[in-house]
Amino acid sequence: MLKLKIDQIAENLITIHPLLYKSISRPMRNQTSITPGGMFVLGSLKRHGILSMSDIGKCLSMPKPHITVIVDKLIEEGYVERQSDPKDRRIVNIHLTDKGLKDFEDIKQAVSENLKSKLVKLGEEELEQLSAASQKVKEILISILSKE
Amino acid sequence: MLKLKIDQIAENLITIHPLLYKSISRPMRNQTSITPGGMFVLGSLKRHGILSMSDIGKCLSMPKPHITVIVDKLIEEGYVERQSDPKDRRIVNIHLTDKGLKDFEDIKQAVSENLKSKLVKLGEEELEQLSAASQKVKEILISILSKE
DNA sequence: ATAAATAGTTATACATTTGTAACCATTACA
DNA sequence: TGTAATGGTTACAAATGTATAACTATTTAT
Repeated sequence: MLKLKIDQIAENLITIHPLLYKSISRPMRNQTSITPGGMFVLGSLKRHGILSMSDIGKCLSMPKPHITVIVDKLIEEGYVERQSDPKDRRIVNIHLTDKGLKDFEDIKQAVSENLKSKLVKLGEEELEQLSAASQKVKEILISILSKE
Repeated sequence: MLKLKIDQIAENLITIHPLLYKSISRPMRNQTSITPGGMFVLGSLKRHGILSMSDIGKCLSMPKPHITVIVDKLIEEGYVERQSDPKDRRIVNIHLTDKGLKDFEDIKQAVSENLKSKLVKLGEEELEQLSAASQKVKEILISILSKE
């Protein structure tokens, strides 16, 4: 029964969500100055390269006014830049700066320190399984959720 | 190299995090009256049965004063109950009520409607893979992150 | 018996997120 | 040309989450 399979997937993802909140969002507040919202926006830009303000909102299902606030802060810190679209001057395109790209990687390292300290306790077999499984979850979720 | 594998896992989880935020936390605000924090607490109680206030805080790495606020609201709605521990009267144990257990399941259904509408577009093969992969990620993350 | 430690609450200040409406500039269209 | 639609910002109110300190009650340990 496919419906049962779908229910099980939803159940699994709902269970995983707070575990990621705990191991990723929480350390973010202690070890970096970036907010979860800002981190999500940087991640969207890393994946898609250039996004309009509306596109970012769709990527994250966030209201546009909130995107403006987040992007303003990211610009202050030099992580991203605004660039008006020559073909449609209403559109504001956002892209990562070199600094933004580099710092994003650094922040990911810092944020995942705590998580990694727990992963090292796993056996080689489990690490292999978790690596493959997380890769698969990531790929499929991106394929169905990525943009709109 | 195990280190590379660990880095890859962290990278995957950091990528998955905003996708779950988008597909789970966001619909929660539109389709239910419960907050993400309240939902996380209910999930912890569902898994562990009974937890002290401090235990809940450890499960989610949340500060105790915030737990108090969340639990107060869950009690107002009749989802959980306080119960002082007879062996150590400082400790306040929290447990789900019947209503809490039932409503938790209902809320999960409501929250995952949107997600499921996207999952049905996947082929049987992919559903099978995602089911197995999400199950594996869930199990291993619970094993290393669950309590403290 | 007293002091230190623990569990939880209360209070407070602040940051982040959410939601809505109004507004401007630009584009699409009739 | 005039009107509607779109992309984005601004302004504002409210909810939620975060961080810290002070406080009470209880337990532990000396």
